Amino acid sequence: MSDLLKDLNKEQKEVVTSTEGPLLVLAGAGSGKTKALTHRVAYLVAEKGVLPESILAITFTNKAASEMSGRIDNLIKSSGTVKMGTFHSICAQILRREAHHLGYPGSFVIFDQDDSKKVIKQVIAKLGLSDKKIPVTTAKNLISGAKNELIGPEEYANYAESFREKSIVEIYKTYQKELEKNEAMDFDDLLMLTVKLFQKFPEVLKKYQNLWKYILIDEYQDTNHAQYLFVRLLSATHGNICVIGDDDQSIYSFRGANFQNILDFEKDWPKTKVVRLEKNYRSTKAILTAAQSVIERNTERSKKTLWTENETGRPIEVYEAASEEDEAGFVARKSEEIKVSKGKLSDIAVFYRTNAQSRAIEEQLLNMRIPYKIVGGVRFYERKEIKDALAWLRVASGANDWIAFERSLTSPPSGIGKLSITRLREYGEENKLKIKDLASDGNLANAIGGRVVEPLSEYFRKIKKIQDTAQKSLSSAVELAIKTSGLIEHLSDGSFENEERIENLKELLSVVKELENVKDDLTLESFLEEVALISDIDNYNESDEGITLMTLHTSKGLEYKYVFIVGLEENIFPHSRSMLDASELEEERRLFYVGMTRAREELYLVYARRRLYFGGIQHNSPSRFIAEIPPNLLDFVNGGGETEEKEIGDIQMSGAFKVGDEVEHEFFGRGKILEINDDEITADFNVYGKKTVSLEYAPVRKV
DNA sequence: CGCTGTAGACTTTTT
DNA sequence: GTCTACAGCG
Repeated sequence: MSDLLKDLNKEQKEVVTSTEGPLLVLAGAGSGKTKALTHRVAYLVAEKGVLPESILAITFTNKAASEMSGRIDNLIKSSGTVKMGTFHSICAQILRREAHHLGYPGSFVIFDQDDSKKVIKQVIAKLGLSDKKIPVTTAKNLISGAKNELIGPEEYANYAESFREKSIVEIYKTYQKELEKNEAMDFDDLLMLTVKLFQKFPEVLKKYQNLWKYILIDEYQDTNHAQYLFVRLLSATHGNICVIGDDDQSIYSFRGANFQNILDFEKDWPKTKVVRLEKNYRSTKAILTAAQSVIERNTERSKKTLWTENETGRPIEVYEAASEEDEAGFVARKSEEIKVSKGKLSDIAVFYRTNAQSRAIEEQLLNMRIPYKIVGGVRFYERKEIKDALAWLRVASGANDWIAFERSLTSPPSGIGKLSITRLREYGEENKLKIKDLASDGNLANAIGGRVVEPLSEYFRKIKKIQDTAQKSLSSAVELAIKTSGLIEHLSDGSFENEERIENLKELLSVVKELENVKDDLTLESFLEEVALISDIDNYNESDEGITLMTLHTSKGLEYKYVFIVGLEENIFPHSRSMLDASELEEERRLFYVGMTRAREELYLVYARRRLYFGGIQHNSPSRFIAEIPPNLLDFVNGGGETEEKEIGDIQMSGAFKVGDEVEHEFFGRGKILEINDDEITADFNVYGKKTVSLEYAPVRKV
């Protein structure tokens, strides 16, 4: 037997050896999925003689990709040329070579959320619409949703009825034109345009079908429609498509992910072989059972039963904190305890629903001098000062990027302000000029006004210098950009925040130097692309000492010996915006399931009786999710000293209500029941009027 | 043009 | 409580 099959269970072996044809792997949490995947790739190369370069593996993060290639390298000699990456990075690479078919230059820039919002804002103004009526974020979300569904502006127009929808159509149209003018693509374009490219140009598609004969997709439950089509097109000829996922861990529907893709896989590929990985190697029986009983409440899922040979382990500790400080104090004290008695701080993780919750925990950990690191939050490459420095580099890269142009001219101030830049852009548009043409345009003084001439030529001199330097050394170019932009002087006012910003700029330089050492073919363009598609988790190093703080979303795919989930209160988790809709609530539950199943040995669930929120005090009941765990697995601990009666398990069944009862709903307030239907009631609320709510999900009680 | 102060919004999660 | 956007002034 091949060495590659040693230490694998029967199902994992099937994953590894079923190399031909469509394969669907339903992999439960902690079921040794990555192991099966890496061994599969190694097996393809070592046993089946498949060339590494004809394998494409798509992962959810860049970090997962580099980890995977590291693990494969340990199994076989060279996996170096297996193509691995996220959907976005793979699509970007394809488009670099092929975008000319679609009328884009291969040197397009990638606009992040912030850049796209700026463009949309300009577009709304240009169309004479008010961003009061159509907020930028709304427009952005609707356009993004359409792109994920591969709906272009023309098609979108077919649905549009209301004024708002019609406005969105116009914004969408103009936005795409603006992106083209800027030679830019947003995140969604990377996917949508690649699929369009494949659909419009069969010969291009064929090229990639012939190149990648074996395709693997991890976290398939979190693919959106565009990604789904991308995969289907690429594997259409050979059908060697292996997807791995777990519908119970689908937590990204807000950005268009559709876990129906995994449930429907067998319909798309009738000859699909299905393998279920249900043996859990990660968690104790207590944790696994608890997680199972929570997720079983969901109706939209495929049935599966995880099991483990691990020991029962300790009960799950539930701590009722008096406040968010007390909550943080509990985390800090327990962490100390764990460190002293049995483990390392790096074995500990704290998960929360929203980034804002990290602050209280951080303060407490700082107080107690417990080292910690945060993954997520304001990402490094989204910081203002970093974006400012990168804007100089983006213009220097030769991109016709007006967003970066404006940014680099205004921060730090150059003497040319917003008004002049708008005029410059309009002037450029009228005369079909690109940014770089402005440098040599003799008519600017007439067209815009004399006072832009001097600062602008100064600006272009600097850009030129950065450009020239980039030919020789990227890091010198970055260093020059930081210096010549005047950012450092501008920030040198001695204030604490600005000192930190200067530190960040220095950090940027060391990141580039490091990258340069690893990749000798790093160009300015490839560096900018890498930066655009990087995520925070990609830079996270688990071996660093200290406990780890992150959102539940970020925790997917990771595991820790000791896990704290904090803020387990109604309105916080489940989040208030997700409580009124049954399927959104199920997603919250999956998120809780993901968090729980990260824990190997000990799980702590924490909620606070009162919490500071928006400067005001909020009282929330304990999260319903706690009540969904069998009580025998829980160990309740009280804290804070203050007594305040609060029961876990506020969920009532319809039998408890009758028509005419006064009820109180968490959001709709007081009302009177008009009608009861199975587990739904219709009530007339004093403020909100007639509403039907599901008792299974709605935070409603009798008064 | 660019800085300052204030009113207003805002917090779900992210490639 | 914190960040941002913008009006109004120098």
